[in-house]
Amino acid sequence: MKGIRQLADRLNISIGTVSRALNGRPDVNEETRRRVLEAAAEFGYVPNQSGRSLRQGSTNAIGFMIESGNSADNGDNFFLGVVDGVHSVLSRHHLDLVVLPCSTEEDPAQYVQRIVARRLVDALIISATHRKDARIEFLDKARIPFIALGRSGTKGTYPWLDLDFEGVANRAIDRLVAAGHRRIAIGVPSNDINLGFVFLDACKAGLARHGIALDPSLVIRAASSEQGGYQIAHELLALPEQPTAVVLIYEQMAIGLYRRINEAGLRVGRDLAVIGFRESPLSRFLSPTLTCFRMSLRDLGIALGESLLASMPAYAEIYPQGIVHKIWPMELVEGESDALAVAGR
Amino acid sequence: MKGIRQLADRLNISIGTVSRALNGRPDVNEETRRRVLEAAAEFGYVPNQSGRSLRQGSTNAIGFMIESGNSADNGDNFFLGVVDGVHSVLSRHHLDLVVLPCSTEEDPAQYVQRIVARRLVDALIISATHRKDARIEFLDKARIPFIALGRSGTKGTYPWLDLDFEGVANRAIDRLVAAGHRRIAIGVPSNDINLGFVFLDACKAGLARHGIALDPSLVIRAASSEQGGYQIAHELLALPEQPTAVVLIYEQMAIGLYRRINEAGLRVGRDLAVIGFRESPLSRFLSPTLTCFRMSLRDLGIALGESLLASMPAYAEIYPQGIVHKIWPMELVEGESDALAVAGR
DNA sequence: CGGTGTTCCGTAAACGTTTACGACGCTATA
DNA sequence: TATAGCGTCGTAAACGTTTACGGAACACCG
Repeated sequence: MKGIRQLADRLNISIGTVSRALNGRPDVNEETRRRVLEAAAEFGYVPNQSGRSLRQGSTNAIGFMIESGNSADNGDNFFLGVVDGVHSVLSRHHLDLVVLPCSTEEDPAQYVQRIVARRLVDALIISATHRKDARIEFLDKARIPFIALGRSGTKGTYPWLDLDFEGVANRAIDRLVAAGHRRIAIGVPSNDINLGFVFLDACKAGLARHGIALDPSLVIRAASSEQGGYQIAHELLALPEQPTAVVLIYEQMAIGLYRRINEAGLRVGRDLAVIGFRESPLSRFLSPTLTCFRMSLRDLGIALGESLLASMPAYAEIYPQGIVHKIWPMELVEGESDALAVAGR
Repeated sequence: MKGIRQLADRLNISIGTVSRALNGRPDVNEETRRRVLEAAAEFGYVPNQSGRSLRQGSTNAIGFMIESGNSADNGDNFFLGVVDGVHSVLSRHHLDLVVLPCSTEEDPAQYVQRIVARRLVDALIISATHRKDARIEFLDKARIPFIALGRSGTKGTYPWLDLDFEGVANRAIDRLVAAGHRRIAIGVPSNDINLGFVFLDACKAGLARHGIALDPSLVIRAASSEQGGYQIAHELLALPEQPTAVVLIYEQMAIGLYRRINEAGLRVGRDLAVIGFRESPLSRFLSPTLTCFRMSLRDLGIALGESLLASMPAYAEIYPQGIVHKIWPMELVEGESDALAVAGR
């Protein structure tokens, strides 16, 4: 209907010139360019993306693959916050952001392959990286620019951004040890999301610095949900020698854990110290309020977007950092759930 | 690299036959089709979406436009839940879902125009409809299939899905009136999102059924955030004749409202009855727990996706409902924030 | 055996862009 | 004046599909 052809006819010039004018090519008279831009605005012409993509082999779109399905129901707004930041970076460069939800039923690696083969996007952001992540192997081999939100055990030269699990683990452990705790349990996810292993290792290292060896029976694997937290508390209570403190990787776990502790007639912060990982809107409404760690999701998204662009040859001169491996810092939010009163025991 | 050309050469047949075989056309020998499908799978061939879109003028993608930026920071997981449901419907029909975040700085109508002109998607889901929504006018006129999540004052024959504001308002008002309340305040958004007006009208009608006229000074407009809730409480406390109950359109408002009420030395549920709108993970952790209304975000998303497809000619035989206007029911969740004890006053 | 229909496949023209290439007119220089 | 260079523009070929059209091969029927 409204193609470059019609616009060119209307101006009595060739489509080549129109295209050059619109794309800011130097070999076009400035007066002509002005006329073209004016007519395009008035005519409401916007280049058809399919034609454009077909010709130049790139789509001007970046994909952000998120796992939908499991996280939505427990109030996890993590992705939406990050998406916002990424979007703000990309829009500066006239890039579209398309969020690609991958349902839990579908194999993430196959999904990525399909997306790439169809040339839906020029580059990808993947999240929820696994210990061994087939998506990374594929993208690395196919030479598709991408960045991982979350480290992975899969080796390669790809860029990634990850949360400061080491920093969080160290501060959490230091805090608990300083309060006199020795038997500290760790609640990690039961699937093979990589962050669980990273965090567990970091906690181990944190304990080791204080000369404490982590008792394997104190590592509880559970679903990253309220139910998972309930289960963690349940298993801990059943232990012959109970811990005095627990560190949880997902804040949603805290809800169920609190509930189970209450059911046992005990109280978090008095009978069991709890430290959560990421702050959520809930943290300060739990009773007692949850000690956890804070970050700006939007800023994380911005860093993520910029780091991805930095790894793309086409943006090398704007973001000259190249391949980036970045650890995102988090800030302690003191709550009452690990009150020092516990130390006395 | 891996085009239909290469696949055809490899099989020693023409690209036309390959295309027909892959697209399930009847005029191809079944044995040939089998060979093609097999070779495509082995070769890893997937049709290039740009070429395909260009040729047939449609992209096999549905856009879901969400407003990012403001809602992300207060734990609103509304969109992610809905996206999940929509995605599950679309993937059944081999349609891609692309989430298009529109930053608050950008004009939503212009954003929609750009997306449509570039032919990025075949159809659109728009949300956060305004009283007078330029996007709807544009899409209706341009004859782009779309569905609105939320009614709008803008007339037209477009399909929409909306929450049951009338049902919620009636039940909330009935409950409060039954408990003896007469001065009932309403907290609505200060922008021109249409749901604010719909909800306010519904509350007015609900009150009218009990012979109560809504005092205009009891309608407080504020931001849909914790700060907005704080402001609502602040303004209510400053009123010469204070209300005994308040109904809030956004659950995030409850947080700030609780805070301001506490600061005044009063207590929600005793000195002021509060009913929220949509249940959030927070609702049951507020103290007192918030009375509000529940729904399944995923099911809402499924209905949304199916209703959109029903309005698209290409899917008329699968979803024969046609243009749908649907009200999504919500279920009361009793909390303590509107405890009947308030009635005594 | 001619005619008609069916089944299957190849050919080539689109779809809307971008861009390499060459052409044209003009100016400056030798 | 001839020539080179520069600025500007038109021409046409791609990009990877889908699909209308026609043709070949074959079967069937009168």
